[in-house]
Amino acid sequence: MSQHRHPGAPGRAGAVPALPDLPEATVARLPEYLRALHNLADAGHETVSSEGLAGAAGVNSAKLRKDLSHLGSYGTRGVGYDVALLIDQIEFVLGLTQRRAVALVGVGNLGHALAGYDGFASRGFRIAALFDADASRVGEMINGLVVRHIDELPRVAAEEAISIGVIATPAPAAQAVAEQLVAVGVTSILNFAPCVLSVPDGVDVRKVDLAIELQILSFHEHRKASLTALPAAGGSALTALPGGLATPDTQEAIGT
Amino acid sequence: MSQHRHPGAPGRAGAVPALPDLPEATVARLPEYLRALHNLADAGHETVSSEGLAGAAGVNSAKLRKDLSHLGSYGTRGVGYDVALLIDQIEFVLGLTQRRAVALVGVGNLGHALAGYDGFASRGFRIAALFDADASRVGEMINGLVVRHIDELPRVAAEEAISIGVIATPAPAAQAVAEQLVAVGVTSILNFAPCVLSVPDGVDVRKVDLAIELQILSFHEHRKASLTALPAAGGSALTALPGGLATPDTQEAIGT
DNA sequence: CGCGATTTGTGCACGTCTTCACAAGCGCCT
DNA sequence: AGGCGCTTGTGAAGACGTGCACAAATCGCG
Repeated sequence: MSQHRHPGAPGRAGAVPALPDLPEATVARLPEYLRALHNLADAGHETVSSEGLAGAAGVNSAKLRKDLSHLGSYGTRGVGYDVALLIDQIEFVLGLTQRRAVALVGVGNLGHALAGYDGFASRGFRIAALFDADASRVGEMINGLVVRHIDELPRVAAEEAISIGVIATPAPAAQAVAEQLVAVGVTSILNFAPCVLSVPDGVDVRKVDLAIELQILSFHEHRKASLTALPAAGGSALTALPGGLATPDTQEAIGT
Repeated sequence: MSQHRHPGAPGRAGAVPALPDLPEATVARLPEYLRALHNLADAGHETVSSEGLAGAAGVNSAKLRKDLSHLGSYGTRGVGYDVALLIDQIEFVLGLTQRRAVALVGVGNLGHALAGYDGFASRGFRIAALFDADASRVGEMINGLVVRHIDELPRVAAEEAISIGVIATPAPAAQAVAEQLVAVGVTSILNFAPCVLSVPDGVDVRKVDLAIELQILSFHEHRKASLTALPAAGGSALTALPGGLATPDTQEAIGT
């Protein structure tokens, strides 16, 4: 099914062409493909096979082909995918054709680092404003931006079209900040505070918790240790664990 | 199935009792339960129902019960779970009964923030050493730790039992660092560099890419915008999107 | 001592994601 | 023009994860 997507194929038409609703798992992998494609483009490649791109993105080729097929992408059989075209398609689907404005709330340890992280700028985002509730931090300049008090959020949001809010406050403050963001119309939030946010329907929240990532790794360490401690069968070489047990595919199991 | 786990129920015996191999999705949620449980304990609760804990952790209660049943946990029907006992069990399964030593490589913008993040210490980890390849950064003190040159990794690893390596270098350096970590026996790596690491079997890698998180949110923004732009049916209130479309369960869909 | 209210643990059905395997399509070489 | 090798796109099967709904178990109260 689904032969013809994106009516006039190459130059995407001005109006929004009703996004095919992609499986969430696919959406989570598209950014990785995009990054790999940029690398390939920089290295001078004009086309790439599903095998090649899959290798660069750390997935298997069947998965990659199915993912790309979902967005109606046109590869050429016998040849592969056109790198530049595919970059355009993925950037379009991800909504990266416009440079989205990000508001960052909480300029502590982590917030500072995020404000200075140039990976955002290079991958389609612009940090439009910094906020904090701590009066002693207000006025500070970070990376060319001045830290504003959180109460100024409504005024600033009226000027800049804030697309995404990033919360990097301590946990106790996060829920209130989320509500303030929602109140000014933000419908996508990236939460670094270790707590659950409750938001109205229609608002997307993604959470990144650094300690949780370590704890998941800790589990696997613990399991590996217990396996070698009670050796079920022969082998002692710790690189040659039973097989199915060792790292099924942790690498991309994260995004999902 | 699975009545009796952990032979002598409460005080876990000295030896390792052969971890039940949990579904990966469950493992990813346990840390969240743990955090919620600590909050409950601090608030003075001695027991909690699956409904209550599920609410605090942002999942539904059936999922929570199934997750806990996997680790053979004993709740009491009609009452709920003993908070303190459950904390012990989860911490044991996650391997948090020992305070794991973490080596952090790359003391740039992000690395600095990570080194100063006290969430690690409070949740079972100890940053044991900081490394960087840049000679101008070596010797700097961060949070009571001195930054060492990456070449000292083998010597330091011999002293401290490094359990987990964290890579916060620029992408081009990450693969080499990963290999150095593996060479000194590290089998769990948390990678913040935007690139795919290739490591031997038996080594677990988890990746956190901040730009990818934003790009996933961007997709949802883009989709929401395209939906309201071509209004299929009646409603205009942007909080009342069709329902199935709005945020199925992004909140916990992350860990997986 | 028995009963009802409550809450866990789980069998089952459903949906989603992954993987295999192969037909269809494309370019190139003869 | 024809055939051959390569690569995509996809049907189908299997693995995995989720959520419902209910039986089994426990507590407290009369």
